[in-house]
Amino acid sequence: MTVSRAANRPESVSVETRGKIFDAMESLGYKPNALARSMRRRSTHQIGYLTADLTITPNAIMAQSAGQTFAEAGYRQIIAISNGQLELEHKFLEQFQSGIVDGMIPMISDESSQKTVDLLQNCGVPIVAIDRDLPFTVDAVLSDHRAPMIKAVKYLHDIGHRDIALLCSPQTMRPGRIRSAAFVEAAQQLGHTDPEARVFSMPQRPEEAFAATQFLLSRADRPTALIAAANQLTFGVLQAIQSLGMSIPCDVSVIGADDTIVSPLFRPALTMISRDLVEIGKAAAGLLIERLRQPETAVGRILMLGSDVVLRDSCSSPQKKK
Amino acid sequence: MTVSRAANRPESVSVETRGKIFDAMESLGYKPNALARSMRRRSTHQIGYLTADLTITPNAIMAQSAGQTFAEAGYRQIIAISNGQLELEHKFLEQFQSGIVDGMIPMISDESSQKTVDLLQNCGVPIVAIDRDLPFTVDAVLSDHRAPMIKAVKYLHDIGHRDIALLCSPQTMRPGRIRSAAFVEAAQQLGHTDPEARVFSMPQRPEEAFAATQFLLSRADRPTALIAAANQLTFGVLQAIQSLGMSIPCDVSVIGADDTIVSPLFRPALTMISRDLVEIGKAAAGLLIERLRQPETAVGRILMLGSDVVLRDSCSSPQKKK
DNA sequence: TTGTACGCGTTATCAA
DNA sequence: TTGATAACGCGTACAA
Repeated sequence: MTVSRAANRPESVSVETRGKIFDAMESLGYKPNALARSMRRRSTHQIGYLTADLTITPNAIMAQSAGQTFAEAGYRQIIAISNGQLELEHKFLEQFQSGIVDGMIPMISDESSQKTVDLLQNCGVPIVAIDRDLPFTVDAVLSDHRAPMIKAVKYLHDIGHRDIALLCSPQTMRPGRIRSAAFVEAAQQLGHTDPEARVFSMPQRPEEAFAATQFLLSRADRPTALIAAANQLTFGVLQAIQSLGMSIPCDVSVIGADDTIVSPLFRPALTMISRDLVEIGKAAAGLLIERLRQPETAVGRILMLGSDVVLRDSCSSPQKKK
Repeated sequence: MTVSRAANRPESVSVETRGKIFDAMESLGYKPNALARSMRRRSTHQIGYLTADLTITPNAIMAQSAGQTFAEAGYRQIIAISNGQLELEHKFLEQFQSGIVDGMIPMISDESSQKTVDLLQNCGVPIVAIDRDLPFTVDAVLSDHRAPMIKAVKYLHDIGHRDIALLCSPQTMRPGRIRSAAFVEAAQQLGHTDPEARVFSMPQRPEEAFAATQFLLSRADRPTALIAAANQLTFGVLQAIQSLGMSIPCDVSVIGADDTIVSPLFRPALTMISRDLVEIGKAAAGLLIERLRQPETAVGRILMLGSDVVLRDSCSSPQKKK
């Protein structure tokens, strides 16, 4: 009908007819069916966003920021939560392949899964990676995890620490890999003993960090400082230190990661590795929107965003052990 | 084609043909188009979830829990973030009306907006409200905010407080209304002076609570205890108290709301009004799924879930003022 | 057990 | 400027 024209290019319909059409749409409560429209246009204006866990505030910040950017550009965001489970992740990625999304931002939880990689590579829509290394050319927004980790280690070294432990997310994801490599590199350069043995990778859950910290701090040769290189690990470390009746920074210095509103509210206020999470989400969404508008752009654009260490009160010189 | 049959009711296709079809699907990488299927079936298996802000952890917990329940039942969740802006909210609700969702969970941010109410009432799909009162019959999952508020006020009264202030979310939403009413009721019954004058409603942002707390605690006749009846308000209260160089609970007692993993990590550990947010999300999704499966069920099912006060260390008897 | 025809609600194309 | 027709890819109904 002429209705379609009126809705999409009003200027191509006579004022008179247009008026009648709008009146009728109003009185009938007519809404164009988005499905039929998408089918015809071969575009749903939906974006798939896969993440492990939205209750991890930094993840929520990135997702929300991306979602806002998409909304402003006329796209809807579908958030799929994998809970870190590989099978769920595959299920969602397969769903995204059935034509319901125009693009994807997949924050996968295991870069080493061949099936995940295959699903992404053959998904048929543009994707933008956030902080993930994929074995094929993609657009990506990456955080510089190396510089702040080196800075953190140096800072602890400068105030006297020689025995620092790192708790970080799994080696199957970029942040864990880069952060642990940078940690080892920096500690070695500063002459610390066997830093590799002081790296502990674990899923990003407080319980994991709780157990690891209890174990580490119960030993006679316990480290004098802990770096918790993920948001939820930071909470687990704090829990464990409190459960042991130890205090920060007297008994142990702590540096956390992924600063949010609560970090400065802890006593002592937490020194954190911090990055602009809103900017990351926005940048990723921006890259994807650009590509959807100009599909010819060469794939492989990489945006590297900086991050830094915010000094507060959770680190001090190590005390002599009793 | 016979392909459709093979995909949907494999038993109605001969084993031989079925095999050929599956082989072909495999080798061609064929995926049924979800759009066409939805159009034909008149159901997208998508659910719209509207919320104000996912970076508020309690909101994220509810949304995630609902999303998981939906995923298990074969539904996809579309999360729309309104940022508390009425226009955005309307925009999203209108989008949801164009046939892209089979149902909705709209956590609207202003129950008094006639336009919002109209959009919900005429949206054409089942909805389930979470903690919102709507002026028409709907299925809803509600929290009991009255009992825990009364308990909190009594608790503070029992340890000696006679001047308690309440910071709560706006009166245009159920939690703010119920909590402030319960607060006034309890304080009056206990003989406190003019409790209405001690209720402060504000948008759920830390800055708002920060300003209000600074104002309240700078006065000579400052309250001896604060109840922050929303997650982000709690953080603002803590910021303000720290900025004033006061300490909890010596200078002022504090009760927060919507317990999350961080509450016990603060020093002192925070006494909180707490509810099972996972259960809320799950219950809401469950109600909606039930209705989608059995559309004939009478509308107006109400699930009232309890909540409680978790006592920790942020309250003590008020000190004599200097 | 398998194939054919049609319709879901749009929009693109072409003709009037 | 407007109307008619076909097509998007699937599922239903019916025929073969």
